[in-house]
Amino acid sequence: MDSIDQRIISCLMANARSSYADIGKEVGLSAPAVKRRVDKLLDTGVLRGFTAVVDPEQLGWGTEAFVEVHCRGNVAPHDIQQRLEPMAEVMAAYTVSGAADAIVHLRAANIHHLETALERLRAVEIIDRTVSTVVLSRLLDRPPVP
Amino acid sequence: MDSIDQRIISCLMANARSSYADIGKEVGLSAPAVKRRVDKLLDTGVLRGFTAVVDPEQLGWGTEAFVEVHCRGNVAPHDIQQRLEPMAEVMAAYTVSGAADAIVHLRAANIHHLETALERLRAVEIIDRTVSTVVLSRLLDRPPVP
DNA sequence: TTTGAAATTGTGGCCCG
DNA sequence: CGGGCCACAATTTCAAA
Repeated sequence: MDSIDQRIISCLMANARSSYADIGKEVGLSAPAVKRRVDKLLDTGVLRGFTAVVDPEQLGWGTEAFVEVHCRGNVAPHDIQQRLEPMAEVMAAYTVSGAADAIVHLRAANIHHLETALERLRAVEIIDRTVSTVVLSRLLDRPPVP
Repeated sequence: MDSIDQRIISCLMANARSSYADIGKEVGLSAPAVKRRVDKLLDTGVLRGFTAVVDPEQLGWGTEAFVEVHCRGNVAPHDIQQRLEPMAEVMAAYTVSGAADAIVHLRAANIHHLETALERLRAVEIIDRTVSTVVLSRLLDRPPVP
């Protein structure tokens, strides 16, 4: 994991479908050498995979919200995870410091869809109450790591 | 933009480096047909591009926080965006409903780095005060759209 | 959309520093 | 061990049908 690996990762984050030869030109290595490094990065888990970046609006998933989740009593993180896993609207979830037990990032097709998702979220037994904040506009959205 | 396009997008989100032939096998099309559809999806902006999914921990960006930003007086979203843009630690930012003007998703190398990033954030003129919530663990992190 | 041919790319083997 | 070079298989990417 040296600076060449970092530059390879940068290239792949900019365009995950670029050829090994092109990446090699950028970082000063041959195509096979780049492939071997990428394989190793995938193997060690530094690179988890490659994905397409889509425009949620155009796919009809334009409504987002952040939801503070407050649980009843003490709940293990893994417990919360298992309850959230089956909900397609849950994009991400985190345990956090502060009053809330978790923050859930929801995405839905519209406000109505968001409402039903929130209802289902609140119906989860271990969840006591929720405080939701609807996203009005997306100011910035960067790829995971520079 | 039909159901085949959606399935192509799903395939690419699962693995952005899979070959057009493989995608074609999944959705029942030939490789060139898939390529033409992907090109069109890129052209119309439904697909924005392809990127690598990295493990932030292993790259040394393991500390995250959500920050509620409260501004002085009335501020245009575009104004906030321009102030946040130069900060590398800002992963995403949204204008939201509720008391806060915006929610900023920060990512830093460690707590100390996060602190300095927060200081810089609070130093922005238009920002009155911030309420930050540090992420303890990541329960779930799904690719953008199912 | 499919086909087929030419150019490009992926991938494993092999040797070298 | 990691990189370059080579060769063959696979894939991309055109053309035309």
